[in-house]
Amino acid sequence: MLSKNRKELPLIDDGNCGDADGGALLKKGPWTSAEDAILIDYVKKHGEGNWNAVQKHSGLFRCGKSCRLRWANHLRPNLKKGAFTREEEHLIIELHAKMGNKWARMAANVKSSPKVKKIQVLVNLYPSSSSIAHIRLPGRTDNEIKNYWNTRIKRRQRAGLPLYPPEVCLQALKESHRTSAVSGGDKGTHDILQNNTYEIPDVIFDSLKANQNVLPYVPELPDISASCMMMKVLGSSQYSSFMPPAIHRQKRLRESAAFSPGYTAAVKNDCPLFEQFEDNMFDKAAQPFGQSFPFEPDPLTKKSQSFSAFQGSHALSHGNFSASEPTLEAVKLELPSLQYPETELENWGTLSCSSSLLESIDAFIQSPQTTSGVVLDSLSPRNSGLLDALLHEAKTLSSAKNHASDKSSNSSTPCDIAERSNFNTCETEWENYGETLSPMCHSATSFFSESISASGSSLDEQPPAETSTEPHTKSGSSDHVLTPEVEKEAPFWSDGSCPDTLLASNWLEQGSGYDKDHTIMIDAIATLLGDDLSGEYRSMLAVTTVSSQAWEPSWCAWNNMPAVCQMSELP
DNA sequence: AATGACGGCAACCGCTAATGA
DNA sequence: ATCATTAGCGGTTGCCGTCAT
Repeated sequence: MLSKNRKELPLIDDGNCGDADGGALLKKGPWTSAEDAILIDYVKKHGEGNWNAVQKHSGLFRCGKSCRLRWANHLRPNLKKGAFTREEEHLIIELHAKMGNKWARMAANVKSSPKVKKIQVLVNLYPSSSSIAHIRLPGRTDNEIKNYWNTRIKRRQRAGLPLYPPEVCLQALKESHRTSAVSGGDKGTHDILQNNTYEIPDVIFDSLKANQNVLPYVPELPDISASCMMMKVLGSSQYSSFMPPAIHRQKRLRESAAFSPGYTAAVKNDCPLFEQFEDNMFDKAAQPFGQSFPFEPDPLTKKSQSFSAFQGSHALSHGNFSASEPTLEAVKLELPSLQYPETELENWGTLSCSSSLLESIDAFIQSPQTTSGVVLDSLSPRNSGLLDALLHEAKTLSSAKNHASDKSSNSSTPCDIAERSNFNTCETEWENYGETLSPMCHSATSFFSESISASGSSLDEQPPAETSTEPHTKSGSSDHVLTPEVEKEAPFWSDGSCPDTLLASNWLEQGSGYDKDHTIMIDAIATLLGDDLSGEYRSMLAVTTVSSQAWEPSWCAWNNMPAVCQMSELP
């Protein structure tokens, strides 16, 4: 009855939609074909924009917002209708891992500011960046993508699956770790997210990587937000809940299998553990998460150990996000549509991270310090959660490498506390740095160790890290000059053990053509921009080419860059 | 066959950034 | 520099069809 009435008597706008006609009642609700025809006719005559004028000129009793939305989502040409293809599904997942809930950017329908268009011109002129065009999901609307994603979240949540597939998790974390070595600690992830600054470095250096293949290491600021987002979502009690409410196992299985079968198959092929993960999931789902998941791995079998590490990302999420409130708040901000119950937050700390560890982390965050002669002032994380702390940790490790600082002997640090915590996982050379470098090092160390183990087994067929304090693979790999090939084939976190500054340094010293091209690009920027951007970009780009040590400030400067760079919008 | 749950989708809402006067 | 207007984004809501019970 209600729907019939609604159809026959469409809702009338109460004025929220503009009331452009000074009190005229505007229609709400579903559009009719007649209204569509009117709108199409109007756009044909007057073009897009000035949507509030539609009502005046066409007699359509719809507010401007409604018209714009109808046109953008349904009537405009080149819209791609129908179900998402497998490729598009992949792309959405990847893009969301990188961008978060930036639906419009995924759909590539954002407009550019004048400044950004200058950059676009530059990009157009700079041949090596010709592939900058990041066509995201052409023909798809932000609404479509958003709906798809939200549906996917619900589905995966119900299925008890992690929001992001393992490979995406690992990739994002890997890139996040890379990023951590080049992004300043005083530039928090929130800034990055809020400034929408990921586009420029992303597209520019992706293109450089793709075209010239001269970048053994390509810093990608967006991946801060990537991992941040991923961890946030995974870390939220809602999305990482492995206790789906009152849903039959059979249905969960059906749904998990139904979700993008091709994708699931692909993931299984690439990451066999994913299958095991799924298999085990529902057998374990009946147990309380904090106790049964992560599952107790059999330390003697590579498979299960790697699986343990594989879920390390999840354990990380659970354990870490109980560490500080700011992060929790950030989670709220970034959550797509679904909120987690506030009351569950207090339980996070019990999931996989001991309170002592959390306290040590919080204490560290609140009182950054210098250790081993490594000045951490510029690296000190803001009190914005464990991600910053992890970034800080990674930076510290990098600095430690460069400074070859002396290790202090078995001082009692929060690492000791952490050592007694639940993070009693395999130890690697990370710990050797961590012992003296950061009070929270051990948590990060443990996490990285788990990640190493994860990649080693699941992705790169590397033997799992030994449960010993004996230094191994890290020092070896870090001493090598990492060519792109070497880095690519290296175990997951081995590149992390080799500080990015070293990578950059090696790469510059090898005389790659990048510095030369970079200079050209700087000149082009200065010529083209000719305004306040010029100096800013010049300085940050220039400093990037001069010294590997300057990666951090230079890349932090990207935070001030405009948001979008899309060749698709170029004339 | 009836009912309820769920998924998918379209549309709306509130807020903010961009733009122009 | 300030203010008003417009455009756009992300989150939310509600309708409707489908499916399971």
